[in-house]
Amino acid sequence: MAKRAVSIYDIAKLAGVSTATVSNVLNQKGNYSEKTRELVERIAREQGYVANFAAKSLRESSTKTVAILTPDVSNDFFSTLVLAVEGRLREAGYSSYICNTANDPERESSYIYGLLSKQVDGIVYIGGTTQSRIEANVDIPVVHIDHTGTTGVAREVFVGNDLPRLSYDMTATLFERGCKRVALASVSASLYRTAEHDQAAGYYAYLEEHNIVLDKNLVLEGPHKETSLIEAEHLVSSCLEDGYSFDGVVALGDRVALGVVNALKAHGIAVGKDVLVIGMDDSIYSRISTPTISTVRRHTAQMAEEAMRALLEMLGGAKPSETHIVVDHEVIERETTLGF
Amino acid sequence: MAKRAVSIYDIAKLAGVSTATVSNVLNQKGNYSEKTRELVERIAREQGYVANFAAKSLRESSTKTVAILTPDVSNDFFSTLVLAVEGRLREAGYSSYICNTANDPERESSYIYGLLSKQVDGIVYIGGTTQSRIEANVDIPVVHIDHTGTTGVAREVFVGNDLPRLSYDMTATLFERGCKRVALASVSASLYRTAEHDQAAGYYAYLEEHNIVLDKNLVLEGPHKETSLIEAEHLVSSCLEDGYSFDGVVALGDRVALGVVNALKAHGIAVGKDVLVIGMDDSIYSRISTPTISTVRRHTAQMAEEAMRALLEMLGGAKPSETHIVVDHEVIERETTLGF
DNA sequence: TTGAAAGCGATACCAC
DNA sequence: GTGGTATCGCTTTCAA
Repeated sequence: MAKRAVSIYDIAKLAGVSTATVSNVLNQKGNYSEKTRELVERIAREQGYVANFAAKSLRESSTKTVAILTPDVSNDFFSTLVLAVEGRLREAGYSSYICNTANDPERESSYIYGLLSKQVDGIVYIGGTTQSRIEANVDIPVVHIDHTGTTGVAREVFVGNDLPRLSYDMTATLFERGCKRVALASVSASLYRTAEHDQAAGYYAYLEEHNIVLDKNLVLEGPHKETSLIEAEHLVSSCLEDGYSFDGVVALGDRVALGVVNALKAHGIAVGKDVLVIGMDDSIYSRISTPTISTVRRHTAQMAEEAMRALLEMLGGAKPSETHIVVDHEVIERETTLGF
Repeated sequence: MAKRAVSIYDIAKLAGVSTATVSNVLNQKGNYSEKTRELVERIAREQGYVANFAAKSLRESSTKTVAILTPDVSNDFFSTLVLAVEGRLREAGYSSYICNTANDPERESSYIYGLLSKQVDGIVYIGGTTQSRIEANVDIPVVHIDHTGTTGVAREVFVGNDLPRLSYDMTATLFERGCKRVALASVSASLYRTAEHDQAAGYYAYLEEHNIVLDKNLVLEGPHKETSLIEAEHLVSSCLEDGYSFDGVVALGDRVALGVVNALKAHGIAVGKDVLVIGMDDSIYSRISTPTISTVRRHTAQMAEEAMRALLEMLGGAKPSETHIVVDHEVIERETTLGF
């Protein structure tokens, strides 16, 4: 800032009182007369006084600021969580730094370093995965929402769905609707490498449990070069063109599902009739598609709620009451699983 | 933070040097021997030392932080800009606070107050509109990207498209493709009240210029209760059900356009053949729709680029060389304007 | 090449 | 009710 902002000293001088009194008035700490209050408040307003947060933080060694690290705010699922978390924090009097890591470890650790330096009071990871540990000698609470990887701090809480169970339920939905050969499309999961392994686990578990032989040609994994939507389209197209047949697709993400649906339509396949498709996240993509895509609702509002409860608990100095919080999921059937 | 972090004093003591020297070494300011450098760096690393940003900012009265205010990061168009701006700032050594205002003036001014208090070095508005002025006695540079409203600070720069020209071009595209009766759907513009007036202006201008009588029944404006997509669907449906006919729709936003397309399809109308539709923003919505939606590309990357050039200029203490930067737009024709 | 010390702005303790 | 002042952690000037 070029022009030097007015400080508490300026206000004190103009009001003819001490800085202690100004501070007391402005923070409503009591110990001042009504007359003093009015005077100080008026002058502060007139001068456009804004407390210097750096000084305050330095003095109180607390910034009332939390960092939110997420791979990509432009992803609907993540941004919904980010918004919910940010809103909840604001209610509790905290500001948020929102940081886009793009799942790039280097970028992430540069953020972490900067954030610690900025004395954030807490860290929230949303989505993606992380290897980086917090080495610095600080005791900062960390909450993970739909995020894998530990930071190694003393107090951390994990909030998310039971991912193996979730993909198990997706797979079960298709088989119960009569599918015989179900493919797995796991592109988007990989793009952000969100618990890739966990997300696919339920698919394998279901097959094994029901003695269905795994056909590896039906496991569609991308090179993660394109966005998940485009990549899913390519993968499904080449799978079809290679002559492999399937009558159901478990898509790990709605964007992936949308790509799958588009590719199937392009090949003249009636989605929801010839081939059933189920996505996950219950994002806007599943709702705007034609046909509408069956999906799994992951209760992001509840995730955010639980996560912030835990975080605020820890910010208050407490130890978390639970360290692993599992949030329910719910299969939402729409047009792509109407059945044969 | 519960545990007190290690300070520069701790490092100085352990290294047997003064804080001045530690500071010089860690900031590579010169004036130290190679041996001292190694010693100090080793100890700092061992102790997990992280400089206290609050102290640093207080001392330097600069936070190397910029605030980005946007109505809603979950909007594709805005989030693309946010990401671009944030990336560019990071390259220049700045961190960003991302703030979601939801276009709520109260929320916005509470943010502004907090941000000034946090001594942000600059402010970037992305999208939406604002009445709130920055009253505090500070001289902080402000950049507006696709945002209307001035803050009243001394140094501010506006970056965006020529919106009247843009909607003029949208309207022209439809008429030139043979449309006779073109409707205007302006829901989303209003949801975020983005330069609503400017955005619609070109539509009116085109009609007037070509002596086409305005039919107010074809101006679809929503009550802004629902998301733009849903609302657009409702509006188009009731317009059709009321018996008004049109053969083209200028939709101020791709989400709006998608709602329009969905409603038309639901009424058995062949989009791109019976009725032409054009959206704007060139967002993912226009690309994933069937049929794909013609739209206007607004060159967000260039907006971000120009805006950051201007901001960094001002952060460097200079006066902006230009205060109103207009970025080109480009009509992208897809399936919804194939023609009759 | 190094160090002592002032000062950034706000808070809070303690004396009055 | 009010005010003087030490303090938070860091940078920077000036002297050694």
